[in-house]
Amino acid sequence: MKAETRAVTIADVARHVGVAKGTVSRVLNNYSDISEATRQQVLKAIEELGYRPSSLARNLKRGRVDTVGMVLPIAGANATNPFLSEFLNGISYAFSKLDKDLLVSTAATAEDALAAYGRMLAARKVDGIIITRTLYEDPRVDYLLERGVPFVTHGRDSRCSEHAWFDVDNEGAMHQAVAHAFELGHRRIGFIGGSLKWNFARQRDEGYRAGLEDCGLVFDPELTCTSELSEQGGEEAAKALLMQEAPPTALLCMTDELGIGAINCARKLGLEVGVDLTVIGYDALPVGAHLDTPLTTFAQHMEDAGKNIARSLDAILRGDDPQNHQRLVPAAMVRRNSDGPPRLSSQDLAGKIRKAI
Amino acid sequence: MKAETRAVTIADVARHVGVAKGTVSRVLNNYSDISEATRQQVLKAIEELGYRPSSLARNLKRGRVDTVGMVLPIAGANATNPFLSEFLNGISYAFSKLDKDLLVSTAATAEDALAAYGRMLAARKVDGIIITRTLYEDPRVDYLLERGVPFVTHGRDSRCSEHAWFDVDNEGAMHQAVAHAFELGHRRIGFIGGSLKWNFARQRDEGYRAGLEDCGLVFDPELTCTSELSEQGGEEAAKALLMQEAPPTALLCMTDELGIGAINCARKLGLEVGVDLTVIGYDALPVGAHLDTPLTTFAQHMEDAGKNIARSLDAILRGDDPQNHQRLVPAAMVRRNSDGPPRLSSQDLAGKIRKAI
DNA sequence: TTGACTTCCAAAACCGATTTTGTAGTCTTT
DNA sequence: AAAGACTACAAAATCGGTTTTGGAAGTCAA
Repeated sequence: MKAETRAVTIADVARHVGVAKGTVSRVLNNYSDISEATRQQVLKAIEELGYRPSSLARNLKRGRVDTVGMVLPIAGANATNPFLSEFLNGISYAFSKLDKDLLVSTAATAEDALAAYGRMLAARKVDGIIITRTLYEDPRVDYLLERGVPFVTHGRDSRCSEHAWFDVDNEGAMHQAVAHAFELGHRRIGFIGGSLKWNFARQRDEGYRAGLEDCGLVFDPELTCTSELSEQGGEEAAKALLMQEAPPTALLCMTDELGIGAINCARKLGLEVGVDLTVIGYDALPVGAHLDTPLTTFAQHMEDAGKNIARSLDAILRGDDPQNHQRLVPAAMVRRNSDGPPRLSSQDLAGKIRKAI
Repeated sequence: MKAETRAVTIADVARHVGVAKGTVSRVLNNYSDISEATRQQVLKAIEELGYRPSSLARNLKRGRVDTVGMVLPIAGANATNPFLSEFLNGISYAFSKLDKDLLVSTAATAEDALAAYGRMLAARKVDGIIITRTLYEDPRVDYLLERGVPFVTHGRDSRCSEHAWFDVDNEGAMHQAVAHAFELGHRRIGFIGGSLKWNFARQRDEGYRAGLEDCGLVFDPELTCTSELSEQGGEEAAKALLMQEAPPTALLCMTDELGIGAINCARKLGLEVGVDLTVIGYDALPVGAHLDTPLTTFAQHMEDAGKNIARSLDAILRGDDPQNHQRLVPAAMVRRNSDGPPRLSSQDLAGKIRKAI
């Protein structure tokens, strides 16, 4: 319980060596107009005294803080984000090499998020911002764009041509999902989507349509359904789709939550998932591996995302053009057991379902 | 794309009103020796100019930064922490009212964590630290205690009498679990534990023993098993315990992961979980609710934990004695379907298992 | 009326770094 | 040998606040 040892400052080092503060500073910052002899002396003194520059004083003068802010949206329902720690780890890893730090806060609403940005920025606690879970028309993007604050988004939005972003190829993934189902032999491939306010929803939706077209199938509204992004929603949507005359034999779901709901529904209808009905999700939630039929899905490498975003933001803060930092990476299909060749035709499937209820 | 408007400083405000910088500062900090007239004028100018003090300059002078650091351990295996966002939300919520911020970083090893603390503290980027997932003998605690850095731990450790902590009553919870199983009619109550390097492991272990004693049962080493904290480990441990002559009819597991493993094992042995065998976990992982037999478990309110810890640390930074901030809260039992009265006696259970294999 | 207090604020010092400015020496150069 | 150019550093200004110091004007008691 000591701690009453005032931290050593640059003045202490200067006095110890017998030079001016400025000289010590110049050594610290690798200026060229310092003789090797002086440099060594200063370095030695720094070592001996255990001096570490105060980022506070340094930042005040430099006008930046080497800190980046991130405000996590606390979505009401899905408050728990299983990938958050991976994402943070990626950012933290990259920042540790760049001598930057991450300030995090949370916000329940978009307004709260903007207020949080305002506070961080006004108090000059951060130099830039990382935005996660980007919406299609995201007020946060407008806010930061307007103020000229450097930022990178995780996920594209409607104005993404104007700023830096990192995103996973949702469209490509869903396209691939359709192709996969088609190759397995499915011809009636359904889709359970969600509100298009999220950009990933749009992209996955488009991927579905593009995939159909690519396989020579026609888009059939009867095979698609929009739902709340919840298990409950997925279950209801699946039920609506399956109880039709000519139900889909494969169900692509925009999220794992929907997929889990769909599996629950299938089970209640007496269907064997992966055999009678193919279900494919998206997100690779850990839960999905523990279902009685483990859910085939798509995963993105969140740690990588974090690293990339952190590095991009750093580059932008150093003056790079944000438009050089727009990067799309593919999602990886995680094949588990909920997909397979259709055992039954659509008609037979309908029959089996009719019998079950 | 403007942003070339230099931020307004206290000097601008002072000039605008025609007073000294110090006067503006005194208004800002509610000093009493300012006339009401001047105060109003200054306030008006601040409003008009949209002045917000730079925390940088303020902190430099004040010697503190109103920021707290947290280094998240990235445990190799269980890298994903489903409760992290809740915990962060609690901290963030409390801090937003206290005008404090949270700096987060991650570390793969204890040494990395100490290095991260060193960096944060040397650069004076934080005033205090929050430690999560405390070990029984935690080097981080020693490190901070030695340097006199204010901190609060989430979880107790061997020296917890000397510092501030917040913890859930692991012992009480496991005690309750035993009592619960006893009331259901179980007399052979097993326990799958883990390495005692974590303090929660010790506490839950002790709770188990205390619970037995309380119910008038004797501790029987044959009914307990120590294992890796993984599903795999849980499965193996459960198998070892169940394949005995007189197996337990209830299995208390130190974590949900172990519990899930135990359920997997039970299923493979042809047992109906919740009827033939009671399994109780701990942690309330979301996964647990999705098992074919949803897992009865214990939950703690992580958001509350975050709030409490944040507030305690704030109080300590204001000079409060850390010893006034040691708080134990009960865990809540989340009853799902994996527990119930024993259908079979231990002998009959053994018989059923023998037949299954 | 005067000394002692208050009240309210200006001015300056200060926090700990970086950056600018200025200047002894030394080295070229013509 | 005087002028110009470098080298290597000291000294001072600066960043934007807070805090200390000190003093003018007003109030009050003796």
